[in-house]
Amino acid sequence: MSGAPLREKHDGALAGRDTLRLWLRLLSCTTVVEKEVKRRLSQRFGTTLPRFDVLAALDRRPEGMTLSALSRALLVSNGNVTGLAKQLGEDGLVAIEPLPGDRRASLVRLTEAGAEHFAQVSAAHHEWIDDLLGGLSRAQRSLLFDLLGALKVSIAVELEP
Amino acid sequence: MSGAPLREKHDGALAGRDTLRLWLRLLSCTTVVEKEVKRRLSQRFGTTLPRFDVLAALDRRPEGMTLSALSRALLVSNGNVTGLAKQLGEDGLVAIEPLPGDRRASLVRLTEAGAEHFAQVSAAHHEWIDDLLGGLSRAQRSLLFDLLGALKVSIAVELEP
DNA sequence: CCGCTATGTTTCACGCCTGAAATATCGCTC
DNA sequence: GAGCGATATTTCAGGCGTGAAACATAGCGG
Repeated sequence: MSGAPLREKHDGALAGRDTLRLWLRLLSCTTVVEKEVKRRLSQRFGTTLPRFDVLAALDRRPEGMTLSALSRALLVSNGNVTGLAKQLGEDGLVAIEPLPGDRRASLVRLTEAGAEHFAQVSAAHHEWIDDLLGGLSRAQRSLLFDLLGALKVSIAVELEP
Repeated sequence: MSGAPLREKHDGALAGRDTLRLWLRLLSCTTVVEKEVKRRLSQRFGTTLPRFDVLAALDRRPEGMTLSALSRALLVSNGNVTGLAKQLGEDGLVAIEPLPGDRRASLVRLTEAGAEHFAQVSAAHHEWIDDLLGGLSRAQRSLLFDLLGALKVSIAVELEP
């Protein structure tokens, strides 16, 4: 037993090279879909994925969100959200008002125009995703969904401490 | 049988909402890992993922690649590669020389310093990925790998025409 | 009430990335 | 060998995204 370069944290055997290949494949699938979605958003709606993401987050909260809550929900920086919200505000898609009871924060809400715009883009987006991922059978999708769920949890565990 | 809003391209039944959830989960897993990798690359090596990607592509081709070939391999724009290569050249990690026989193109190669640097970063990167994805069992990883392979093919089919 | 820490927001410099325009060269055809 | 479509590269404006610095306000404990 001299010098086995062992790294056996989770797996019984060495994780080895296959983990890297798995990661590259995961990244590749995501990247291809994301690029296509970006391209279509730009082409057919003259908008971008970040803007759509903001609208999608707001659509789930008709009562509005603070900028901080928004940045936490989207996993992006505060400064980033500031710019996006300002832009969407200028386009009349969101309204930014002071938050009653806390003079530091602002409340961002979808306007009616924003909600309508989002409904249209969202419907198209949904179709695109159905087309892009619909090539797998329902069973395959379900299995993939569960495996990704397990992966998500295991990553979170790895990152938590 | 009046108005079923049917969309039955691949699946026997409607793809429905689960496709979107699958996509969001896929995106989430990828994003979390990618962010963590970026963070560690910056923190521990003062470098970035795009720079690393270029070096990784070049490492597989000791004979060098043209900028165009590089941009095709990395799926990024030509202009993007121009900047990255220039930067890496200034840092002494790659060498850029004229391509014999074609005065339009340049050949980019790893320097010795670049190869050494890449070896170190690459080893760390490999470990990170093993840690982050190693929480799944070997069987789970294998299954996930295969499902993503199927997905990749099915997306390509959807996009090809 | 006073400080002090935590939180919300903005600004800024910097890096990535794209798509389009501008050049330069190739290589093929007539 | 002149023309011309294809390919290689660069430049540039513009959008995204970050982390750090600078403020303003909250809210708590003494």
